[in-house]
Parts: sequence; C-alpha cells; structure tokens
Amino acid sequence: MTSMTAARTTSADRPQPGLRERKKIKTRQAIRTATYALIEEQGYDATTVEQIAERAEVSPSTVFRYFPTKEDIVITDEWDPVMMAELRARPEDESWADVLKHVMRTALDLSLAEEPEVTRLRTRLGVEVPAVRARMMESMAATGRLLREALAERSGLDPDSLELRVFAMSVMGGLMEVSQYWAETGHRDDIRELVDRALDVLEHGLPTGKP
Amino acid sequence: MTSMTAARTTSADRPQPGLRERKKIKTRQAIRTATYALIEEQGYDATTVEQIAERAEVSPSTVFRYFPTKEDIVITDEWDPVMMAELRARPEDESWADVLKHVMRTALDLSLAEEPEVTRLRTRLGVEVPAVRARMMESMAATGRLLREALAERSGLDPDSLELRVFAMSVMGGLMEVSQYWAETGHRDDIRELVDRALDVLEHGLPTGKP
DNA sequence: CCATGAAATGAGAGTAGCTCTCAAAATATA
DNA sequence: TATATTTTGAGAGCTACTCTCATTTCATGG
Repeated sequence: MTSMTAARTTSADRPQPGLRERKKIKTRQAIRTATYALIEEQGYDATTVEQIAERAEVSPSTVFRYFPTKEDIVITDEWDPVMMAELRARPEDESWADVLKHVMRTALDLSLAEEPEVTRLRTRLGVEVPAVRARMMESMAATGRLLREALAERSGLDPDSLELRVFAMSVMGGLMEVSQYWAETGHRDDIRELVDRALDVLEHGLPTGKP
Repeated sequence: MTSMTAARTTSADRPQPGLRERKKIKTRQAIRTATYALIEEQGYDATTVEQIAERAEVSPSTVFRYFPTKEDIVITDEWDPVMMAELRARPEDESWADVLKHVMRTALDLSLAEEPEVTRLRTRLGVEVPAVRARMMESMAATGRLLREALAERSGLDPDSLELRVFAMSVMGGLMEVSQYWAETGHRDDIRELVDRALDVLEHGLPTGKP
C-alpha cells in the first residue's frame, strides 16, 4: 500500500524503479522467505523475530519496519486490488454469487500459480495458530469493507446500511470457513470447487432443507 | 470450566458451594470490575495488568490464573450454554432464522438486563481495540461450531460438511457485524431489531435486488 | 481443636513481541 | 564531490505472558 503511492513521486513511470525501491522489495521478500523456511523447520511459535532477522540478514528493527506484526509476515498478500478491479469489471446483470465465483477463482488461480506452497502453508497456519487466524479474520473484515463498496455500486444500496454490511461480512465469514475447511482436510479438495459450493449455500441456503 | 468439573467431588450438591469456590467467584468478579473501571478511566491500551491486579487487590500472577489473556477479562461471557439449550428447545418446524431470532433475543435480554453498561462497553471495545475484536471473532468462531452441531441435529445434515460449516460461519459473521454496527452507531438502535433485520438478510438475501 | 493434605496465592525471574530514539550508513540529487 | 534524504542498526524500554517455588489459606479426619 505505502509503496504503491510512493512509487510515482514526480517522474513518469520508469521501468527500473531505482535502487532504493529494488532493495526494499528484496528485503521484504527476504524476510518473508526466511520466515516461511523457519516456520517449516521449527513451527510458528518457536520461530522468533530475532531468528527471522538473522536469516534474512537484517536487524530485528528492520523486520518490524517492514511488517507491523509477526503474523503479518505470514499472511500479507496483495490480491485485494486485483480482486476489486475484477469485481467491478464483471457484467452488470451477473448475479453476485457468480461475480464472486469469478473473482475468487481469478485470485486463487493467481495465488496458487505464483506460490502454491505458501498459499497452503498460510491456510494451515490459519488453522493451527490462533494469532495467525485472528490476523486473517482482521484482513477478511477489511476485504469485507471493500466488498460492500463494490456491491453498493452494483446494487445501488447504501454501503453503510446494516443490510449490506451484514451481507458482506456473512459472505466473508463463509469464505473464511472454506479456507479453514480446505486446510483441515489436508488441502485434498480443489479449493475453487469449495468456493463455488460455499457461494451456492450463501445464495440458495442449505440443501435438503425440508420442502 | 475447571470449576464445574471440580464442583462435585464426592458429596451431593450443596446450596453453599464452600468458601473456596465463593472466594474464587469473588476474585474473578473483582478482576473484571477493576478492569472495566480502569478502561473507562484510561482506555484499554493504557491499562496494564499490573494496574488491574493492584485495584483488584491480587497479584498479577493471579490475574493470569483467572484469565488467559487481557482481552479475555473483557469479553468472556457465559451465555453459550444458555443459548444452546434455548436452541434445542425450539419447536422442530420453526425456520432456522426464527429459531436464531428467539435465541439471540433471549441471550440479549439476559445480557442487557444483567449488566447493560458492560454489554455496551464490550461492543465498543470490539470496534476500537483490534485485539479485543480479534478475541471476539475467535469466540464467535467457537460459538459457530456449537451452532452447527445444533443445526445438524435439526436438519439431519452432517455437522462436518462444508455446507453446514459455511452456513454457520456466515451466520456468525453477520451477527458479528451487527455488534460492530450497533457500537459504531453509538448504541442508538435496539439491537434486537438489528439482529432480526440481519437474520432476514441471511434468510432472504438483500432487499431491493432486481426481480 | 488440631494435624495433615490439597488448593490458591504471591513473589520473582525469564521470554518475546513490539516501540522509540538516535547515530551511522546507503542512496539520491545538485 | 558535496549535500540532503532515506534506510538501517544498535540498544534501551515497556508489557503481555509463562514458569517455578515457597507461603498461605482452606478442607477434612481424628
């Protein structure tokens, strides 16, 4: 977020963002890579920020300069802008469930293609480490706020109305559960199918309810 | 939890639970009261566990013996068993939305009658303090697991199925948003009406969707 | 009423996440 | 090359939280 606004200072878009920016990206990535490796070796709780800093060859202060909390090193992703753009690009007459299916599929395909192991590790930590799960839920709530902006545009409803807020958060709650389910069952299923099934539930209610 | 199992050691149920149990309850209450008072005076972050211990006239160790985290001192409530009992007691043919309306109403009436200020303070902290909100969401997820057990009994669905899990969590997500909304709007509305409206959204979808 | 066993408490040391400050180093700019 | 700005590292400090062990408080049986 910060880097995006700081990117264009005064000059036009340069292909090379300058040494400073490049180093920052490298440092950020080094910290995340070190964190993932250490967690795989020792588990989350046993991994201290000091160890992360050491392996990433930076000081502990620097780690906290890049990530506000230890959990954020794990869960931070940058798909929100992509998802929102995709969301607004969907045709006007498409049902919200179909819209979300497309959007989620796009985000998941990107994420799984780019770093499949990390995607799985993250969801697993979401199950195993309460602090990580909590941070995920926070991030989910933030995405929910974005979602309801977009849904407000589509539907013409007030984005601050209780109804839209409840709706958006219930969708996000359901999607969060998909992530938990996927990880708890050992990532056996195709998560995109799980998402589709979840959105079917949210759209049509539970199946096999007495008619 | 611990106290409940330890309650009946060998003798029959006594009206007076013994001096030890009574003292424990008093200590627990003293800690919570001290916490609420200090938070009102100074805010959440500025209130340290040491201060809480001092005002409650116990040692800091004792505070952590009674509550696993500082957030738990604030958010712990004991309505889950009540709600579950109420849930199972509803007539078989009632819709799940109506069931939940009744259950939530019962819980809210109890909570508001017993300690209205605390109920409001809690929801307010859920908006203002990320750590408290996170803990609330955890507790919400736990309630969601109970909810899906009960819903499984009613519907005959597998409690571990993705569908039921998604459904239960989406309901809890929606209810969580009600709490946020209520606090953000200064507790102006009747929260029981808000709950009803939220459950209507969850049952019938958003209003004014194009037909 | 007293002795014995069990539970609750307090004191204190220790860990680790996180914040803040300030000086040194790296980079951009002129 | 000189100067201004940004980034970093070192270190001190706070606090939530854990663990251990001695002391106190309550329960129980004689």
